Amino acid sequence: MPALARTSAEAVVTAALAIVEREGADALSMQAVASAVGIKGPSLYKRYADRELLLDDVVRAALQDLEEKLAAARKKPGDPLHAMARAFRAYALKRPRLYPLLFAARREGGDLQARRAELVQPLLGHIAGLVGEAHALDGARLFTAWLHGFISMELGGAFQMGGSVEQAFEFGLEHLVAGLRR
Amino acid sequence: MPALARTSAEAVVTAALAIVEREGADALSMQAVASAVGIKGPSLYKRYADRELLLDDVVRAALQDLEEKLAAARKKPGDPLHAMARAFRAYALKRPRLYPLLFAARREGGDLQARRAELVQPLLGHIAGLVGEAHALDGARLFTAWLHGFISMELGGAFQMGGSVEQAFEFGLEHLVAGLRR
DNA sequence: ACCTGAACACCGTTCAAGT
DNA sequence: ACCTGAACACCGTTCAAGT
Repeated sequence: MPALARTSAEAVVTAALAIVEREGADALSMQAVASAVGIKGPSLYKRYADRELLLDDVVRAALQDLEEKLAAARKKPGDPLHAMARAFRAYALKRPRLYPLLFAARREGGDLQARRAELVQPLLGHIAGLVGEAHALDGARLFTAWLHGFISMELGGAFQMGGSVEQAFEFGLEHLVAGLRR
Repeated sequence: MPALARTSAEAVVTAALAIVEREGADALSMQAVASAVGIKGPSLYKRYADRELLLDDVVRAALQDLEEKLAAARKKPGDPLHAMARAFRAYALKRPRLYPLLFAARREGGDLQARRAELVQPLLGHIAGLVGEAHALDGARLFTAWLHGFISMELGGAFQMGGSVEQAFEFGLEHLVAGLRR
């Protein structure tokens, strides 16, 4: 006797993503997600063995979304590295509760780590073009560390000493791109 | 009728810090901290209005510790900026569960934000000496964003594409110091 | 196959009561 | 002044029972 699925895998992830974006990861209880899609908490365990796996799916969906934003930015006229960095930051600033999860250390084992790497792949190509193949990986790590660090600190409220944060971002971006090109 | 304090403020923070270092912030329950100092969970509410305030004290203690490490590194022979960056990373790598809390966004209001700023202050002085007063703040934000970002990504397991992470750190450090000096 | 209610262990937090 | 036991609301998770 097959039973009606009262909700879909997609609806669950969408609801979970919305909760994290609006209220942060702490608010992501199994109850909250379940009731957002019209079922009860325990029913979610038919789809996810535990809460962490549901959170993994939220991160996966967010990475997918971000990847598309980066791909679009890359195609615009102008330097793609600048465009991608700005798109990356814009994505994070619009989702301040979600972004910190994307690169946080959590339980591992799965494809998440690989997906994160794929996200950075296009950046790496452009950086190799600037700094040369020999230092492409070092250069990419310099660039992505700065980008992720800047955004993390900005979201964490670490830039409190005055001055324009916008200008500091552009300063760093110019400095790094110019410095890697030689 | 004054009563014996069965534990001290210092013992509580020390126990809490140890739990976070060993098992991570998730394991920091009021019960766990209380029983580590020989009292019961509810008694902790005489000292902290809630768990977040206890966690604030853990972060405060860690920042103090890190600040001392940075001050020591600064006095060593050789370039102080290199020494401080390496000491910063070494501190984080020894306490992978603790470090992510130090600059994470949490409930605000208190002196924590100011303490974080103080931590970066000595870096700022040296960077002003390299890049000039006009761009000291931008330069400091470039440098600290890279440093924090690199460590966060390293702890998060983001550097999975092979190559030496050690070498990538030194590459970034050389690149930034050399780039800021001109 | 999917969903539910009931149950368990564990939290953070409050509070009246003890010393 | 500090500590405790009991209680409350809330969680993640399991499981037998329903359709």
